[in-house]
Amino acid sequence: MATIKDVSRLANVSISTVSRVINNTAQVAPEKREAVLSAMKELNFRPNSFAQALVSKRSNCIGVLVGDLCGGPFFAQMMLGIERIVDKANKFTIVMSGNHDEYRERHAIEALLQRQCDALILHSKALSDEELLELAHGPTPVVFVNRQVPGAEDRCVWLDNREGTLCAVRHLTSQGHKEIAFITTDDMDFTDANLRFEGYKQGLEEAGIEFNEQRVVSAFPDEVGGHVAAEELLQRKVPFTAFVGFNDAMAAGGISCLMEHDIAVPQTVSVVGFDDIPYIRFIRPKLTTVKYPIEAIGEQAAELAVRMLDNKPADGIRLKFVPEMVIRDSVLPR
Amino acid sequence: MATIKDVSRLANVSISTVSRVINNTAQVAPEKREAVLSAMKELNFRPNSFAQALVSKRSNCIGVLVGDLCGGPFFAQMMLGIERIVDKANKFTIVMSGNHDEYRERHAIEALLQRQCDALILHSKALSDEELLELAHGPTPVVFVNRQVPGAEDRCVWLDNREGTLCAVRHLTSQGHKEIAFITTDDMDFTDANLRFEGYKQGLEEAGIEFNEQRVVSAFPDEVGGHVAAEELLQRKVPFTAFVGFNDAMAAGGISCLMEHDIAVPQTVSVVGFDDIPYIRFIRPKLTTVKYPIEAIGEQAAELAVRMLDNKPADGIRLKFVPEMVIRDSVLPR
DNA sequence: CGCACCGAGTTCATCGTTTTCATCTGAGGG
DNA sequence: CCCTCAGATGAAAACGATGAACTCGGTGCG
Repeated sequence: MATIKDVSRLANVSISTVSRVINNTAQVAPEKREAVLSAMKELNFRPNSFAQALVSKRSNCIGVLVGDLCGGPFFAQMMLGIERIVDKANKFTIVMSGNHDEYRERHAIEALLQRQCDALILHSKALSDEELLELAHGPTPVVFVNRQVPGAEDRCVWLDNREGTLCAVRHLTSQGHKEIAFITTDDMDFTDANLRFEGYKQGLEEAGIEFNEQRVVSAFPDEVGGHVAAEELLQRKVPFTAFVGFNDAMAAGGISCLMEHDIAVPQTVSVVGFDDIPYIRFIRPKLTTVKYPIEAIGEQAAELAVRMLDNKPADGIRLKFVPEMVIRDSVLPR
Repeated sequence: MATIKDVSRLANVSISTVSRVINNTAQVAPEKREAVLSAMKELNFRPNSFAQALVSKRSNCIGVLVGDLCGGPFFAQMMLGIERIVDKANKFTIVMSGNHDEYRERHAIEALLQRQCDALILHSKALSDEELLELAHGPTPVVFVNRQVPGAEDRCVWLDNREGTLCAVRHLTSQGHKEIAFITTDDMDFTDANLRFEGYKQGLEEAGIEFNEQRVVSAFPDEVGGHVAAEELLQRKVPFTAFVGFNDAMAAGGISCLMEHDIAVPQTVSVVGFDDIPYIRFIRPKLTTVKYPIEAIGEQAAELAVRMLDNKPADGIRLKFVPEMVIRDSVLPR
């Protein structure tokens, strides 16, 4: 691969002159600029980004930590939002998955840092607030997604999860439902899980419905888990006319289970999901759910990260998002 | 961030010695090694990967070009396979999306190359065989996924797409279906599309069924497109007892459309998808489909890439994959 | 006339590593 | 007792770029 030296030799100028035309950092006589340009083209020259990064202390990379890229479309959608912004800022994204595991999340962040990312966007689930706060105090700008880290509130872009399940329950109670179950994740260390659970309880309370822990079942937060949880719920023989899913995947799995038991959805049991992932529009019945504007959240997080590393003010960046109901066909009035 | 110099000073040795203990590249007296190790820990030292890459001409990165990370779980699954292998080789992955666009694919590859990736794994759809072949002749090892580039067959990891739709049609004909439609993508430049179409026609031919182009409809290859295409198929009033979807998403969209028209699936119309993406187990009816072992393909591609950049022989690497039917509930005998 | 200034170049130090080569030490053989 | 040799260590030259400092004519102004 050709270097800047080769170009300078071919164009009969010094390497600094070449550097100048590359970076447009100072004026260069038109004929020399032409010479450099054509030499660059002839040698198919592209600046070595490592050399650039080494001396300029800028890698032009933004590191992103996600849970997983495959557990569903959730993180993929977030990446879409992030990449749109990062791309616009002429930078690159490096993604690493933490797989919801403390050790691996830490490792991934280390790797991102070692690669001298200019900024980090972290969707950490397993690391403690303290550890994250310490990171935030480090030299590299950090943005947290989907989590409020105490002491770094101005760097957190998040959705009000409590409000989400609260909406879901309100929607159901407004339709006359009183026996509302909750199919949730078995990983209750996860802040989201707690908040969604609280929203659920608050919704019941608002409607004057007594909370019954028999109506709460938990399992792995995917389709299979939803299926398993619904099975358990049925076995408990506690009546319910509706359930709220921790996420759409669990809701879909739960519906799948009910149907196998010949329980009609939504005629017998109404269902509300959470997230509004793309495919749930295509399951039967079309799922009523709470929209998690993850793409927009990714965009704002990326925007914030870009601003931070440019030391620009973070004006107009939305930190808190509020969920919205998406009404489809899986809820019927009681 | 601490540098190797800081470490050497603290440990009272030369930087070469530090480098030696980092890389285990030569023997170092035990007490010095200890001193270095503890100094490294104390300073929280991590080698600057740019400096390393600059001098050693190795970035330890493998660049991946995908279509999109969000159009469905397809590429995410591929990444899962790739990352597993790359991680095992103690390297990193850099992903870029080409968004199925010629210009953007080229740009993404350029970016990957400029970042001095040690090897490239490309899922290119828009670039020409010639262009890819030229890349393959360049200094950076390249592996192509899901495409056979003439002249670089030993670097292509791919699925026999023709065989896939062939299987699908065979499955339907074996169940007595004769009027079989095909809901396909509108982007017929795409090699996969052509091969799947050929498989469909071949399947009909084998069963002695005359091909009727009225039974082929095309649209954007996602759920919405499937819906649109099915709508058109119905409008054409050409009878069909089954259809094969270009992919699962289109099949799901198509089913969704049929149901809205009160056409029962699979009682009235049987459906076979393609890909076996995770969620289609949860749509009603559970979709019978052709499995696209994309995760395994990703693994093999990554393995090949790693071998190539180590100049190791590519023994035992599977290049061609054969699709398999996954029988679920969306096909009924005629 | 002399001086400051200006634009357009060049030279050179620098970034944080790896790696080659030279140096030094001490042990063992003749 | 000296020479050789191996093993441990350090000094210094890359790697490819950037950017500060400097050079060199040529202007404009007091």
